[in-house]
Amino acid sequence: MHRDRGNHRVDGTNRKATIYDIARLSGASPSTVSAALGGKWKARRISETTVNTIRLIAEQQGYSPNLQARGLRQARSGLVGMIIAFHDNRFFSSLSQNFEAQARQRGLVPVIASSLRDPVEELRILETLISYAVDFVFIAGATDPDAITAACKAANMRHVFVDLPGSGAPSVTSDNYGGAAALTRVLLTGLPHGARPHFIGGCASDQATSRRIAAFRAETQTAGFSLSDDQIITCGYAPGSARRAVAALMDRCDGLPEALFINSLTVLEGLLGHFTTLPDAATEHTRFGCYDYDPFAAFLRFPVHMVRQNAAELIVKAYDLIDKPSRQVVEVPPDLIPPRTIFSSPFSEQG
Amino acid sequence: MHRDRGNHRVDGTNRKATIYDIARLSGASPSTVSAALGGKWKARRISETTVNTIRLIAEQQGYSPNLQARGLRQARSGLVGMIIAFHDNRFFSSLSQNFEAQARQRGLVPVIASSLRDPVEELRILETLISYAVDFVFIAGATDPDAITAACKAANMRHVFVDLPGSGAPSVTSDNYGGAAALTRVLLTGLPHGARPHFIGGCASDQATSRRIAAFRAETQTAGFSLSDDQIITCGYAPGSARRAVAALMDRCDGLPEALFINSLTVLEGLLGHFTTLPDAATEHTRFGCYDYDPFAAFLRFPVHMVRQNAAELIVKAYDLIDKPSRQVVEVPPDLIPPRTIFSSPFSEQG
DNA sequence: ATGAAAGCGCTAACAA
DNA sequence: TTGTTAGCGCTTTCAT
Repeated sequence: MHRDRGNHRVDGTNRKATIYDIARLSGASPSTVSAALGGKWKARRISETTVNTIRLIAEQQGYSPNLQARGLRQARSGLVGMIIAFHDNRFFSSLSQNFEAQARQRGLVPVIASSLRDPVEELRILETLISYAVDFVFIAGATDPDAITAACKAANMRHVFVDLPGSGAPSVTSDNYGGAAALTRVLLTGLPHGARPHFIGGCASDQATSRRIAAFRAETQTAGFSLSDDQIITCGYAPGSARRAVAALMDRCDGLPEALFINSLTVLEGLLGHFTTLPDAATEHTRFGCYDYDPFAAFLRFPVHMVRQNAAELIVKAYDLIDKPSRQVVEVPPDLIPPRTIFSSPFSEQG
Repeated sequence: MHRDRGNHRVDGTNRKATIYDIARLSGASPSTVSAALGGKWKARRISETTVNTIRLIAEQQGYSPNLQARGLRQARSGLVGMIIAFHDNRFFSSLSQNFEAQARQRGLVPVIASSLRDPVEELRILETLISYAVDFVFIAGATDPDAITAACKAANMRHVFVDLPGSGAPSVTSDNYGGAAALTRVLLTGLPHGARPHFIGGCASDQATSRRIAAFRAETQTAGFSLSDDQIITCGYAPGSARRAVAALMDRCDGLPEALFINSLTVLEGLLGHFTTLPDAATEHTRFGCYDYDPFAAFLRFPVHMVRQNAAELIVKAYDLIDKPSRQVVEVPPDLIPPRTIFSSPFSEQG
């Protein structure tokens, strides 16, 4: 039969208390205990005294519910998943921070995993999250959105894409075109005629990068600058490869171009790695713009214009899309942040 | 009786397949399926053909195990928890990244939550993790180590403290004294006689801060500088309060001190927020040191010496302590990083 | 106002 | 080499 495993945990030592322990100790039945502790005792018309007794005993025994058991029974876990590319990155970690805050607010427990932009890992993580019966998943910086949607569909899993959109599910992205256009414009102002602005970083195949490149192209040509393909360097996002790419560029052009559109913080980090090997003057005649914001990057020894994606808003919209799904892509406008501007985050009173 | 819920999922539509579905489809028993799919079929001497059939069918049905059920049965979840202060912080996110990598390597699933340095939230998170039956927990930047240890003991939960140690459980910290001493020394070299080096940030009550202050004091006095209490400003870690603190300091002293020991990146971020309101020259005659490293902070418009905590090593040691527990505190020496140095992270070929 | 009992999907002990 | 069965801790009818 079901109960009685010898350990009655009257003392606080051995194994974790269960509702059966509380039931025995309180003289009530397991189902009563469950209802009392689960907050639905009014629906079951359990007397307030009973509830109080049960609560007291539970407290004394240090009872806490086994959420795996509850999840199994209810076919949902109370977990919510988010896949990001990296933890160690201001943009993504800012998404995490907001994702977690919102989840907490809804009484859900966030599980955040990083894919390192590896499509295989990305899918493996997704499978794991599905196996834990998370209630839904956000995927930020998806490398293979279609595969993700396929897997989610098969498991009947709600999901929304953040940052990099997918065609098979609702997505929320920053307004990459608008943001990049604004950044490009500010980079080009006052540039001498004949200057050759460059774009560096990202993958031409991803939606965000291609939108940004489109904006960069359009603005550059509108402003009357020439633009050939070698001014667009999609070297990926890794600091290491960005570093090599900029070294090659400087070699080829005998220095930095007059304006440089940097497609992410990781790319900027790579550039800095190369700049450490150069004299300070090397960066003097270049205007820098970076798509993504970091407070320290705002105060570098050369000025950098930045685009700050609104992480909080991205996440809010993503939750909205989970609540009432639709196939649409929601765009959130980012902010242009001038050099030497420290944007104080919503969490800046904590630290 | 147990099985048969009408949905036989021969088509891919309805609900997720279980081992019972696979069993029925393959003509084997649930336990055989479990063993076959769970990789322990050699121990059960299941024929390779059976295994292959089962695998094939599982594949076709898009089967994936319900990890909550497995966890419930095995009284362990395969989840491992980590509590950090913030996601949105280079030091902590670097810990996360390494924590996750190691977990993955061991076939475990990391659940990383941020406490925002709120002791209440910290405990609530811990309870949640315990409720999910995580295999163990790391706590980084604990605000109330004793309460944590108490809760873990009650639930019989293995845990280790990272960064900020606790007395009731194994801990791994950076060598705060050594790191701070080295940083202080480099800050003091060449400083004019009569200079008044300051220390800013952190809480006097936390172990890390107090060790660092001790080192700062010792080195400062050894080097022959005077040191009064108002040179130590423990204003917490929040950017906002650091900003206010440095504004007050500059007001009081009519400018920045000749040397400034900054106790964390968040504090540095706060200072930058104030510096944006000042002329560039304001920082010219001050030597800056920061305990914690950020690649962008390495390239600010004024030079900053940094101490880079070895996140990878901290995590490795923490796992070691989980594997073979002991009551000791393991110290990991940090590195002193000169200004204009971009340390390439283990993840720098990804991005 | 409460109890009994079934069962979520899985694994492990015991049979065969 | 494989099948049967009990039960992990919880929620949820259904029956008092």
